[in-house]
Amino acid sequence: MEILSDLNPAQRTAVTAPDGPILVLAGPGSGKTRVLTQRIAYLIREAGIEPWHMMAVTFTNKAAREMASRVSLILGGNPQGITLGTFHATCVRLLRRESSSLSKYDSNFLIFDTDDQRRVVAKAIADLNIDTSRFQPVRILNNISKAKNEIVTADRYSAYNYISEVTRRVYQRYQEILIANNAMDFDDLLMNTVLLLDEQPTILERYQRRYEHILVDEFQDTNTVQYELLTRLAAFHGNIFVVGDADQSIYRWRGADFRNIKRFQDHFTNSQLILLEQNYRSTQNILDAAKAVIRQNHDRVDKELFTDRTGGELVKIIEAYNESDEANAVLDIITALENQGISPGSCAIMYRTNAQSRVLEDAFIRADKDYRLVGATRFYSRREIKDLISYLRVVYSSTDSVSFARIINTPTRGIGRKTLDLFYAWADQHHWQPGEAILALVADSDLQHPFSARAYSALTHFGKKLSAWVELSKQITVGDLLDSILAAIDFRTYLDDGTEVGQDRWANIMQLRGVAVEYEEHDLGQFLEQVALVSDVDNLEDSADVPTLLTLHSAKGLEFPVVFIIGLVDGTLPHNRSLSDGEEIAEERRLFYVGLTRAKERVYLSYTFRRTSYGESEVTVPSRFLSDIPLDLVAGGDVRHRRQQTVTKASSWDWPASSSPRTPETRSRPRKQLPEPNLRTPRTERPRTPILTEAKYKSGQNVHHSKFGDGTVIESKLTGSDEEVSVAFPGIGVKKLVASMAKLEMKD
DNA sequence: GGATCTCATGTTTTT
DNA sequence: CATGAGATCC
Repeated sequence: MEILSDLNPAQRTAVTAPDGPILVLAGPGSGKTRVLTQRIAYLIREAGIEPWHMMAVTFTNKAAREMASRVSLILGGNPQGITLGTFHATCVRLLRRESSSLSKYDSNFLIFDTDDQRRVVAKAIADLNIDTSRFQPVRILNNISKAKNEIVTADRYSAYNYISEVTRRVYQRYQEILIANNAMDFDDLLMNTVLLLDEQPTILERYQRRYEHILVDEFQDTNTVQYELLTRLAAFHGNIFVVGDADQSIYRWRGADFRNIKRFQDHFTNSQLILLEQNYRSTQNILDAAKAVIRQNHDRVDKELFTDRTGGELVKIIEAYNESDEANAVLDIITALENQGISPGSCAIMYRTNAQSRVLEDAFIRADKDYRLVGATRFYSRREIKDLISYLRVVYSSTDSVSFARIINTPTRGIGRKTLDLFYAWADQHHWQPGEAILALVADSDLQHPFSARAYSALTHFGKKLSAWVELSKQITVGDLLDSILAAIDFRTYLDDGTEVGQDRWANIMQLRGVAVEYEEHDLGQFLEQVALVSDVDNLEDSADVPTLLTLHSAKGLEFPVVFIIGLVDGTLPHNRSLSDGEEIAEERRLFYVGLTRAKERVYLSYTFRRTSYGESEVTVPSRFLSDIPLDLVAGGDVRHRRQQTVTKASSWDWPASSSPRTPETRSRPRKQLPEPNLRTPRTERPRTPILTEAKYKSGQNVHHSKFGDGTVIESKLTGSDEEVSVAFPGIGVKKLVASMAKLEMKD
């Protein structure tokens, strides 16, 4: 049976597992996506299950797409009727189909994204006259989101202190606003689905009977609502097949709880456990390093990951003085690898925070090298994109007050604060949402209103346009509607102010237009739903052979022959914010683990002696995670000593050459009540590691390099325990080489 | 109503 | 340092 060929015994057991609850714990690179897709194919083809009776859920659109395409590849066609998609998309479909049973929404409800949510919270806070100076609105939003993840509705939310009392009130108002807008936020999509199933036993039963098999990817990332949704749906047939890895759980801060794995086992007492422990991705050395790191986390079930790719390159540790040296070192290595025939496109540079990409980008730009940056500002959250989408949303749904507020005076059209206040108050009197009000104003010229002639003219001018678009939207495609709006508001003139930024903005609009034009066959509502639920315009461009820059979070699920993880410094990885909490440090370690296990062939880990944070240079300590890796797997020095040393003799790393004398006026504001860093002197003074005090290479020295041939040293500078040698190779040029890595031979 | 200044803030981000 | 939100000024 070809579905089962090429599977190892454990994978085969999983794919062909009998009915009942199945828990597959899949280590990194163990072929979990493969198992999921083969399982679907197996169920359809061998077990004779109708695709219509199956549900497969993922967290990302990308994963869903990949699963769908792989299944159809095996089966030689798309399985018709299968429910396959993200949790959110699946819930939206269900909610729309059952919208007649939703008491507070109609089937055209909109989906509010994070940005919209912020605005709604701000509105709620304003409505309630709450003083925001005492806390950040986002914190309240966070609390609301957490509540929804726990299926706690506004009226069941109970307050136990000041902030939660504020949250309770804002939550209540927030929900009223959403309902008035006929909109759900991301969390609502999940929570309302579970609530609906709980309130409507017949609907629940219908879906329970329908889904004979439920399959779940990345189960460790489920939160409470998602878990509850799954257990409800699986209650009748009990065939729930979940795949996950607690060690790769890195979204705790978003409500994900890998304890759901344990919960699953406790709930489905008859569940079968299958371990996928063979890693097909990394070399033995890399895998061993990663295992040593993750083993430092407590309260976990150890998996015995193994690979038959014995040996391999050692994990290389790179020391750099500061971030730009670090970036240059990375670039140098990439160049060196390229000279060895390893393409730049096989390299990925990973970091903890997005801000770290900047220094890298600078280095790439200065070296005139291309790179690909993953993430950063998401396409659909760019201001101009959201503005334009807000136009579409108001056209589609005149109850959307959030979008209305966004566009009513963008581009400016003489409707200012005073006019707006009056307008909102007037709309409120009539129990209209602003969009409805402005349409009413132009629909009936005899309508009583309190506006001055000037305000009335400005309002109706816009209202007439809006009303025309609403009519148009029923007749023409989304693309044409978009063009019509762009022309009517002269968006290009507004955006493209001649600066580069302005041109980029307009280019983004054109990109959105391109997406819209492709949706010709769909209606506006479907288009808006896509835009809301699709994370980003497919970050394709896999073609370019250039290094990828990405955060450790966004690296999950990917793999690269060469992986750099930079900024391995306490405070960055693990991040400052996590240092006080063991659970959070454990998550940071998992993050590091995820990064390490992305690598197939080579891993480079780098740290700096100093870093600049918030404009101030400070001494740093090599990450505690570095010392988790056994020395025999590492090339590039014993970090343990360095950690000790840096802690005890932090100031000894001050480099007179680079650190400019601190003058009083460059001193930054005093640190807030941050606790003093816990830098206690170790009880036993460790012997100092020999620090290189003298350069091994001197200017004028003739050397030989395996790739570049013979050359002459121009200069050599010390970088702690290593030295960086600049060598001129005739006919090639000047190369900066790290002495311990370059394997230079002394000539003469 | 719009431009300009000041001050606080500073992780990660599947949908 | 760099960015964004709110206040203030024109």
